[in-house]
Amino acid sequence: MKAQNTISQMRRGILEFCIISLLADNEIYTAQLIDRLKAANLLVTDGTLYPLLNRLQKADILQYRFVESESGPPRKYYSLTDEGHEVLKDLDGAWQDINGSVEMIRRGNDSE
Amino acid sequence: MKAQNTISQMRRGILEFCIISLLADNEIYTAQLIDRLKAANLLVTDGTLYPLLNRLQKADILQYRFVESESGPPRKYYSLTDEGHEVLKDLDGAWQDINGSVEMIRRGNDSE
DNA sequence: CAAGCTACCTTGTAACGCAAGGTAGCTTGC
DNA sequence: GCAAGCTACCTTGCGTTACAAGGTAGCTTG
Repeated sequence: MKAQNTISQMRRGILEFCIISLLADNEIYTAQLIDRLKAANLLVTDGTLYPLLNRLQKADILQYRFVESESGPPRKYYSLTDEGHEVLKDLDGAWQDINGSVEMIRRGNDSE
Repeated sequence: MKAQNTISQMRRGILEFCIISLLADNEIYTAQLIDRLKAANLLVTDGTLYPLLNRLQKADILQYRFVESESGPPRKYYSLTDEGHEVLKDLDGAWQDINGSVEMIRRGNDSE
C-alpha cells in the first residue's frame, strides 16, 4: 500500500504532542506510555521513546523521578514541568489550527 | 517558543496529505500549490515542494503535463493518477483515524 | 549464584524539510 | 537583436528524527 509511508509520517508528527498530552495529568513511565499509545493505535518502540523523552527533559518540558518497583529495577516516572504545561497549551492550539487547515483543504476541493 | 519545533513537525506530517488533497479535483502547478497551502496556514518553500512532487510522481501518485504560459516559461500542471485517488482515500481514512486517536488521548486525560 | 526478566540507553541507517544556490525559458526595454 | 530581469523548475548540503538492533544493569527466582 503506497499510502503507508505518508501515513506513518502523519503519525510521527503528532507523536510528541500525544506524549505530552498523556503526561499532562498522569505520572507514568515508559512502558505505560507505550501501552497508552498502543491503545490509541499509535505504535512505538522504546528505542524511539527514550531519546524523545530525554530530549523533552533536556528542554525542560518533562521532569522525572525514580520510583522503586516491587518487581524489578527502578522506573523513571515522567510528568510535565510548568513549562511543559505551557507548551501543551500551545500544541493544543496548534493542533486545532492544523485541524482547521486540513478541513479547509479537504472541503475546498469538494466545492471547486 | 519551545513548542515551535513540535508544531512544525506536526505540519510536516500532513503536508503530503494536503498536497494530494489539493490536487484531487484541480490541475495546478507549483506556485499555485504554494498559494493554496499558504492560504491554509501551511507555509512551504519551493525547495521543499519540487522534490516532494517528483517523488510522488515517480510513485505513480501524481502525473503532470507541460502547459505553456502567456508570460514566462512553461509550467508543470499536476493532477492525481487513478492510483493517486486510491491513495487519497487511504490517507483520508488514516487522517480520520489519527484524529480519533488524538481526541481519545486529549479527552482521556481530562477524565482521569 | 546463575538464569531470566525488566527497564533504561546508545548506535547506525534512512527519510525528510528546508535554505541556498543554480539553470533555462520568456518578456521587456533600449 | 541583445541585455536585464522575471518566472519556473531543479539540486545540494545540512540538521533532525523515527526506528531497528544491540547493549548495560538492577532485581527476582529457583
